[in-house]
This record gives sequence, C-alpha cells and structure tokens, in this order.
Amino acid sequence: MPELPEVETVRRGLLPVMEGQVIARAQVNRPDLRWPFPPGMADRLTGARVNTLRRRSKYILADLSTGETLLIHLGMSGRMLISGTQVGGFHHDHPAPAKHDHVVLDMDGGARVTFNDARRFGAMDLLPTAGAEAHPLLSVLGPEPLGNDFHEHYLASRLKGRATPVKSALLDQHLVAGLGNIYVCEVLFRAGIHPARFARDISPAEAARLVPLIREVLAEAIEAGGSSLKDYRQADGELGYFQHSFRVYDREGQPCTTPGCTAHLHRIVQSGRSSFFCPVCQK
DNA sequence: AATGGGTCCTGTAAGC
DNA sequence: TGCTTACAGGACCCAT
Repeated sequence: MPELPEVETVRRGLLPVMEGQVIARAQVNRPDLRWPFPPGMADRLTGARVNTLRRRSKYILADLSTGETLLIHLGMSGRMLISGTQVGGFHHDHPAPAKHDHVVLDMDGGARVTFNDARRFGAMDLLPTAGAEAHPLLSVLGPEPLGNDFHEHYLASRLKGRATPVKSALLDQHLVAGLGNIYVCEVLFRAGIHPARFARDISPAEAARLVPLIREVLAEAIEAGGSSLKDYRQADGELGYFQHSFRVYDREGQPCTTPGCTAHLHRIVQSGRSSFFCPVCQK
C-alpha cells in the first residue's frame, strides 16, 4: 500500500504520540517479518526515548536515546494503529489484539502503537544512528523526489540510455526513492507520457516536465493525507489511509478525465505490475 | 551494470 | 454457497 505520501502521513500521525516519549514496553509477537528482527529487539527498544521520527523514502526512522535507530518499512500491507490516546479528537481504547499484530509499542505518554502486517513484506531493523545512511537498505536509494538533489538534469541523465520502460525506471528506487505503482501511473498521465516508452527515448524536455509533476503529485497526496489526520476517517486510529482521487490508477475502462478526451483508460502489465493510462493523452 | 522474472505472504474479489 | 484464480500500493535475489 504505502508509497512515499502514505509513509509520510503515517510518520506525521505518529509524531504526537511517539516523538520525545519513552517506549515503556515493546512487545514482539513473532521472530520475523520479511527478515528476522534484530536480536533482542524488544529489550533494545524498551526504555528508549524516541528523539526524532524522520522519513527516508518509504522508510520511517526513529532515532532513539540509546544511539540506535529503529527502521520501519510497511511493505505492501503494513499498517500503524494508534490507541489509548486522543487522535484527531477521538479517544481510542486499546482494541483486542488482532491477527497480524506483530509489534506493539506502549509509550509512556499512554499511547499504544501497533504494527499490523498481513503479508509480512514489511521490515524492522535496528542500526547505529551514527552512519545510519550506510545501512544496506538506505545506502542504495536514489534522491528524495521532493529534495534538492532531484532535478531535471539528474533525471534526464539517469533515464539516458536505459532500455527499460519509463514506468519501470521511475519505480526503480535506485533512480528516485519513494515512488510506487500508483503515483508513477498518475505522474505519467499528467505528463502525457506513455508508460511503455523506453526511458532512453524520453527527451530532456520531457524529463524536465516530469520533475515538477512528480513533486506535484506527491505533494498533493501528502496534503490530502495531512487533512485526513484530523478527519473522521481516522476515527479508528489507523494511519496512512485516506481518500485518494486517482485520475488513472485502478480506473481501467473508465473514461479519461481530460476535458474533451473521449477515450477510455487502458491497463497493461509491465514487470508484473499494472499500468493504467489513457491511450490518447499519453504518447 | 542493467534488465527481467520469480518470489516472499495473506486477504479480497471476481469468476464459475 | 463454495471453490479456484487473479491480483494487490514492495523490493530483494538471481540468472542472463
């Protein structure tokens, strides 16, 4: 589920109940998610203060008072649930333990943060805060799409010569970190670029057009997520899910929303992932 | 180095 | 209703 905007929304939702607070109790209900949890993770978390809660790509990073950083990835189905506190004006009692509640953190401020992940593609790890960026999962990541290192010249140079569809290139976390299947589809629609075009055939002008559209799509989604944090839809305490308004994603067969366009949206499969696009607007 | 396919896992929805 | 199949917002690993 979660791409960069959803992860950022989860981070912002966790901020008020985690940052500056001590993990009074950590409960780890299974030995692993995608990979084994680090040895003694529950003990290493217990008593630690969360100094800062930050994000890199789709990873949430909690810098702890112990000198370690907790790395969290939500995978495809990872969810964070807050209970036992006021969230957006709603009080949440602790719910009964649910299937796939893998990690439970009780903060000394009274909030409980529950990590639930049915498919277990998610991950957690503990790494030294100093030099955290050297972690194997982080060191290979491309620039943040909303950061200064991501610009038109960079994108053009990285697309150059690549014999892969532009759709796949933008999904490559080594090229730019944080885009997922949904937002790549949305970006290419706004750019009027067909997802099957080879990356090497994207002109510098088109690359220059893509950069602000990538920023725009992500920023709009983060904005929508921020609004949802105070929304009634968050009354269940679950973070990161909000009402999206996708123009092409999961809209196969529906009419194109471009004014004057009478085409219907198509779906193709690229590298095992669905791509949605307008066959008329995207060339 | 770059590229494409397979794979991990469970839940849900569609098809018969 | 039940069974089967396809597919799901991620990303690593491996062969080529």
